Amino acid sequence: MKSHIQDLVSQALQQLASDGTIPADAIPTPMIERARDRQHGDFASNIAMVLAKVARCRPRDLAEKLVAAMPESSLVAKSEIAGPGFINFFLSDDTYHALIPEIMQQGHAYGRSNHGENKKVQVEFVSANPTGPLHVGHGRGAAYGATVADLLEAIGFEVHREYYVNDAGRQMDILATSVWLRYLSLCDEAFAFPINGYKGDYIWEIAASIKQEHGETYKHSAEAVFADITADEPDGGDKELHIDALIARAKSLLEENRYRYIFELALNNILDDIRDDLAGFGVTYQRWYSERSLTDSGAVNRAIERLRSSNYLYKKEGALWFRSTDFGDEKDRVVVRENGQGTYFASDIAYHMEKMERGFDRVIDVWGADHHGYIPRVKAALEALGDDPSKLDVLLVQFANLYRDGKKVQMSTRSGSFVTLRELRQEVGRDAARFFYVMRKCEQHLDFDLDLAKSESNDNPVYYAQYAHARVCSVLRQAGDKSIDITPTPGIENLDRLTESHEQLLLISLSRYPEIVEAAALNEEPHQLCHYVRELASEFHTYYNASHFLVEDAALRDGRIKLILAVRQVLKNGLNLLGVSAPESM
RNA sequence: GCCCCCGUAGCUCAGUUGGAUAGAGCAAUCGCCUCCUAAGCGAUAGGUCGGACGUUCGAAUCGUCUCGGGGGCACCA
Repeated sequence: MKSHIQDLVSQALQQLASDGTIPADAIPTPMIERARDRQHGDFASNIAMVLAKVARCRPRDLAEKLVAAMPESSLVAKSEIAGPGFINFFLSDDTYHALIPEIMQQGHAYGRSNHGENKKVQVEFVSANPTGPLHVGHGRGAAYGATVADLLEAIGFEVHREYYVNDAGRQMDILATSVWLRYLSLCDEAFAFPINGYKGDYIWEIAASIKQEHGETYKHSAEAVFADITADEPDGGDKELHIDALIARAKSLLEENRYRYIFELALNNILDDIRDDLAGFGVTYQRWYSERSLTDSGAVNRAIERLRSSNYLYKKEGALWFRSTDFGDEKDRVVVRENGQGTYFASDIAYHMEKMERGFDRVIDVWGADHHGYIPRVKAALEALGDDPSKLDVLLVQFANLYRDGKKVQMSTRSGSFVTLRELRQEVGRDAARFFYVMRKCEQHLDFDLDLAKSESNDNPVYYAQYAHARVCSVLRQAGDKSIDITPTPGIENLDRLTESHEQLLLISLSRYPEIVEAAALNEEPHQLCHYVRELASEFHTYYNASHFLVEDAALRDGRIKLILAVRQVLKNGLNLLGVSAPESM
């Protein structure tokens, strides 16, 4: 609809350009927007005010000429000039009536489009370190990234969802060592667990599985493990040096193969858990991309070589630095440490280089807001590599605060309050969690009200919207019970009976759905869809209370049934795009 | 100190990319079930869009400054 109006205005502009009323060299694409006020019709354009200056005439006069030059259209009943020079378009009733059979025919495809022209977009999200179960903070990135990906897919992009697995580096060694130490405890060795080790229950579980399967194969005495190890923090030492020494000891005592075994077991265990957790959240990926594979495949070396050959690297204090300040970063960054190991940043350069090599038209990274300082250096690296940094979009997601009984739930690994995504899902359910997480703009701090998410009342937007869907289903069931024939007639038959204001408003809302999906996708703003779904549900509930659907008058009943079938379809499409189910009864 | 995000009704937030008289939901007050699910609906009240200056036909929206809140500034990931 919108694009049709846009065409009409464009044609009128061409017409005025050819007779010299406006300069032909600067014809913009006219901006068409939904009228806010019903009295202003359905769509409005400000084009006359925009062009008044170059056309050297008053906005309203220009608007007059545009309306006169506008081609006839069966969709438009009339167009008016109003206010300082707006052109308001009033659509014909037929236009809205035709919408109903269109929605029914397209079904789940209504609202989808090919706007993206199958361009390839990669969305990388969550990518939490596989050192433990997903945190409630990761949940927002998961819900947000998944919804943005689904939205982009809905408007015709070819979407590739990816999870970057940080399976290399010190944190993973700490994990493997933590598991091994817990295993030793299970073998009745007594010692103080390092303050910097991973202390969660899941570490015990993994350790126990090793014990169960392999007995004491991996056992070494506590004396051997802790001999000459630098003291931990509680003993007046340094916790970092302490854990590093323990890692080194684990590697030497276990030797390569056995250390590897525990390392891999811990990694795969946790990764399986994360995968399972996300799947239960309706979040799936095309690929889990291993950081280690970047080293193994030589991508990291290749990236460093490319930077070196373009003279963006230099040695200082034993380390290899990337001159990111050449591209606006605050300071230069180390890519290879003094000890010869590549930094996390080096892997990330390789990863993003590789993303570009894979030919994505656009790359979206969803990060926690605390990583924002990281953006300039990654963009700098892409630029230094000769790639186009504007292809990379980094979306920062602010943290979510949980509230229970009106009080903020303190979240630290220590506190007893729940912290995992799995626990959140168990408490409030998948639907509420998915919806609440994307209800706000991503850069907005999110107050997640657990009590509200669980409440079965109209205060809860998820239930409210789902209930509207269930209500339509319920009405149809009632009709069946009463043996009322509700098989809808084809086409636009009887839709002219929908003359009430609530019905008009619903038709308008239904017609807006594709525009909402497109805007939500292009702006990476799922919350727009949340608001829309809530509004549509609200309009339906109002209608429900104001009018009976299963009326005696068969033609009127048919019109209304067709309308609420369409409402049901759009509610379902919208909810599903948000990863929320559309139940048939509640 | 430098950088990023946020200040809109008592609370939580929208605001169609600069448009017409700033909107929802809670909470408050008053109503609506012999009738398709009251898990619902209607009505009333509530505002100097943090502040100042600027940009133009027009600013909650853009720019500069300022005040308040949050976050970030590793040879960690």
